[in-house]
Amino acid sequence: MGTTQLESVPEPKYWHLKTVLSEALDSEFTVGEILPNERDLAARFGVARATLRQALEQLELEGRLQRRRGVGTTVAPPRMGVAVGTGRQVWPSTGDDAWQPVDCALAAPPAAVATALESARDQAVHIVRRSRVSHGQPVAAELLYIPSTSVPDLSAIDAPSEAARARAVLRELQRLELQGQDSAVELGSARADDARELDRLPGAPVLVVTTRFFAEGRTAALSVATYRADTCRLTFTASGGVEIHHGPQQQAS
Amino acid sequence: MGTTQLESVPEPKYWHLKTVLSEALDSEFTVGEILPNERDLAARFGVARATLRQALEQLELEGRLQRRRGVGTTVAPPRMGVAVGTGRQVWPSTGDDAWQPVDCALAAPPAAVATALESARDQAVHIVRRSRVSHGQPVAAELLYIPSTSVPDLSAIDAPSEAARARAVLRELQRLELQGQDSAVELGSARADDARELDRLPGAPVLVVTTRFFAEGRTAALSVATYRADTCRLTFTASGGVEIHHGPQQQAS
DNA sequence: AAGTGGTCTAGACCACGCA
DNA sequence: GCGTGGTCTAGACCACTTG
Repeated sequence: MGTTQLESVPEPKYWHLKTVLSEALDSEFTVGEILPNERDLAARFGVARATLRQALEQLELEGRLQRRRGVGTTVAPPRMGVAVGTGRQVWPSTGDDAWQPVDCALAAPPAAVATALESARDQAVHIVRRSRVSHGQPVAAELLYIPSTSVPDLSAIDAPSEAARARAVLRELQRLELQGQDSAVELGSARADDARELDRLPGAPVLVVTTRFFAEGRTAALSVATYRADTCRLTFTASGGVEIHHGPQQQAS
Repeated sequence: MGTTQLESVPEPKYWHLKTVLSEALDSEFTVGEILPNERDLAARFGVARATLRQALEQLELEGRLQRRRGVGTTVAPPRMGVAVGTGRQVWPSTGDDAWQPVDCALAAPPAAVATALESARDQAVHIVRRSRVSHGQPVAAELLYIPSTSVPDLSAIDAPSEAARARAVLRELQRLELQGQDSAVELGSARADDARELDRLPGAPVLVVTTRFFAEGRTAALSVATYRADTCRLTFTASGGVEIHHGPQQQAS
């Protein structure tokens, strides 16, 4: 008469809670609607607030919820598709105006960047900061590292503003013939400055896209772009410009 | 003489802790080395275990640490680069043997998949499960959805095993002329079955790569691949086969 | 001022890997 | 059986937004 273990693997509470909430979001809530506060929700489900929060964190990670301190928890819209790779390779910010130059500095790059650029560690590079807005909200912050050798004709530029200097550097860069590019995507957490620009808290999950631009037989520029992981789906369109249509969610049961 | 607020924005403890630990990892630890257990670490830094864990979670998210229940916390090797997009588009598993077929079923697809395939909801599709191994450890689990119309000649196949049937379906698929493909990357959390295959706990952060394959003027196949976000950096090589060199090291040993 | 989510604590017990 | 990380609790206080 041992204790018959019908549930050999008891599901964690927060996991079950996440499932229940997820189904409730699909059926009983609409995008933008605010949920009851965490203390009420925890009481309603009979768990500690920390446990409830563990479930909410997961749902926020999956882009289902959006939480803002002092405001509340709201149902997030489906992730927006953001194009980060095109079939025809282009220099940064050639055609589309999705990226907005913020400022521009001339400084020594981090060690990792210097390695990728195959340049000396103490060789100063142009660092252009840009921010990307989509559907009215910030989705990415970028640091563009451009060795001085890639844009030699910058001695006689007028600089009415930081942004203007950034645009001048980009204009010069586009005179080179782009031979190729490649990108890498990895998970990261937002640094303090990126977080501020993305309207998130430091440490928020982000997708880091590192892109190398090749010209004249070497790496002519390096872009490190930080995308909000909760609101963005990065699209790499190889052929047409078609969009992937998503149901309520991607991962199915 | 009011309380002079020199630190107008007090940094959260776990954030500071993460920074300290991160620097310690760089200078005082080697890859594979095991850290002191959480209770000792928490005591050493004078914080509660929950706070210490918050810092460790972030470091694990960034791929700096690896934690395993019953074992301990170890210093993780640099993320491995995993190629997920090539310049020349290829059918799944054409050249490389990185993907291993696991099994194959014929069933109705989830609603989201049916939408992407532009097929009827109740139209059964082949569902091929594959797993990808790199450097000796599992990095991705995939579900490949293939409408029956894409592989018509499957009535007379012999099926000595599940994996063999999967290979037969893939072989048939490759007879079609691939016209294009596009991919999307987004953050997700591992479902229970994926987690098992990836040797992670359910809910672990993953990078979900959704790829559509076009042939004969329609979507001929849809792949949903789930990559370990902690160990993988997804590379999209547009031109040459060059690898991005990152920080101190490129790949694990 | 009130209400929200974010941080933090000091415990407890559980599931797992290993010797 | 022991030590590990994983889960969970019931509180407390803080930072932020809004009326």
